[in-house]
Amino acid sequence: MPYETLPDFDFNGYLPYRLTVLAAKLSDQLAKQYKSEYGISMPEWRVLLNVGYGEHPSVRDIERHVSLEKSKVSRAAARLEAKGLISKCIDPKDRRLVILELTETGAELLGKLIPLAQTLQADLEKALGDHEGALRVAIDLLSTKVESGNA
Amino acid sequence: MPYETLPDFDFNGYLPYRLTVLAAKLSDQLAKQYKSEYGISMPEWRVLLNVGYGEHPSVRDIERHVSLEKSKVSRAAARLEAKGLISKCIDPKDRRLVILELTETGAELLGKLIPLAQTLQADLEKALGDHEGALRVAIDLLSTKVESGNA
DNA sequence: ATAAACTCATTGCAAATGCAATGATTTTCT
DNA sequence: AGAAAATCATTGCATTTGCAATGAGTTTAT
Repeated sequence: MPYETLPDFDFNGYLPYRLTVLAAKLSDQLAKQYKSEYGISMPEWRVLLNVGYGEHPSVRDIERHVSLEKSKVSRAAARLEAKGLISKCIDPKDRRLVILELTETGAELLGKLIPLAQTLQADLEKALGDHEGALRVAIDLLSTKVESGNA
Repeated sequence: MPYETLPDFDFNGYLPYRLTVLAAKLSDQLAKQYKSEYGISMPEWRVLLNVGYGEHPSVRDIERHVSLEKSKVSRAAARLEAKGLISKCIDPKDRRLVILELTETGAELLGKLIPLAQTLQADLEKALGDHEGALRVAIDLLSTKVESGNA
C-alpha cells in the first residue's frame, strides 16, 4: 500500500521535523497566554526579551541573535514603541543603528511575563530530569553545526 | 545597566527559545532549496511527507500529527492538488473526511525531495555523534510532556 | 576628497496566515 | 426515530509575513 517508488525514510524520526513540531507546541503554550492576557505577540515577546536581557541591542543585533526577520523585528519594535513599552534611539557611534531600550512600563510588564516563562522552564526541566544536560549539549552541537552553514 | 527591577533570567538558556531558533534554522536550510528548485513551500512539504509516508491520512490526521493549522493543511493540499501532486477523495467510511493520496507525479517529486532531507539528517547525526540517542530521548520526553497539556 | 560599495532600518505590496463562521456529515442523547 | 451536540473541511476577512526596494549613514578604495 505504501508507494513503491519512494525511498525508505523514517519520517517520524526526521530531526528537523521533530524539532519544529516540538518547538511550535512549546511556544504556543505561552503565546496564547501572553496574547490573551497581555496583548503581546510572539515576535514582540522575543524582542522584549532581547531588549530586557541583552546589552542595548539594535534591531540588527536581535535579528542576528534570534534569527528573526529584520522586518519582523522592526515591526514588532514599532508596535512595542506605540504601546509605550520600549523606546528607540539612534546610536551616536553609528547613526544607522537603532538601539532599543525598555521603558519603565516595559520593564514592569516584562517583569510579569518572565515568571510565566520560568514556570514553564521549570516544568520542562522537571520532565527532562537528568537528561537536561544532554539536551543542552545536543542543542549546542546542532546550533554550531547549522551556523557553520555548510549544508 | 541591566534593568534593576527585572527578575534574574538566563534567557539564552531558555529552552522553548533555544528550540524555536534551532528548529527555524534547520527548517530554513531545506525550505529555501525546496522552494527555489521545486516550488514547494514548507507546509506543502510537510503535507507531502505525511501523504507519502502516512497511511492515507485525512486533513485532520495531518493537523493532529504535525500540529499544522487545519486551514494551513487544507490550503496546502489545495495547492498540491492544483499542481497535480496529490488527489483528494472522500472517505466512504466517514464522508466528512477528505483522504489525500499521492499522484504518480507527486510520488516522483517526493522521491527527489527525500534524498535532500536524508542528506541533512545524516549531517545532523554526524554532528551529534553519540549524543543522538540522548537527544531523541529528550525530544520524546518533552513531546509527551507538552501533549499531556498540563501547563 | 570623492565615488563606489556596503550596512542598517523601514516600508510597499503581494502572498500567507489565524481565526471565526459556514455547510455538510456523523454521533450522542432522550 | 429525531433533535441536539459534535466533528470535519473549506472559505472570508483582517492581520501578519516575506522579500525586494528605498533612503540614510558608513566604510573602502582610488
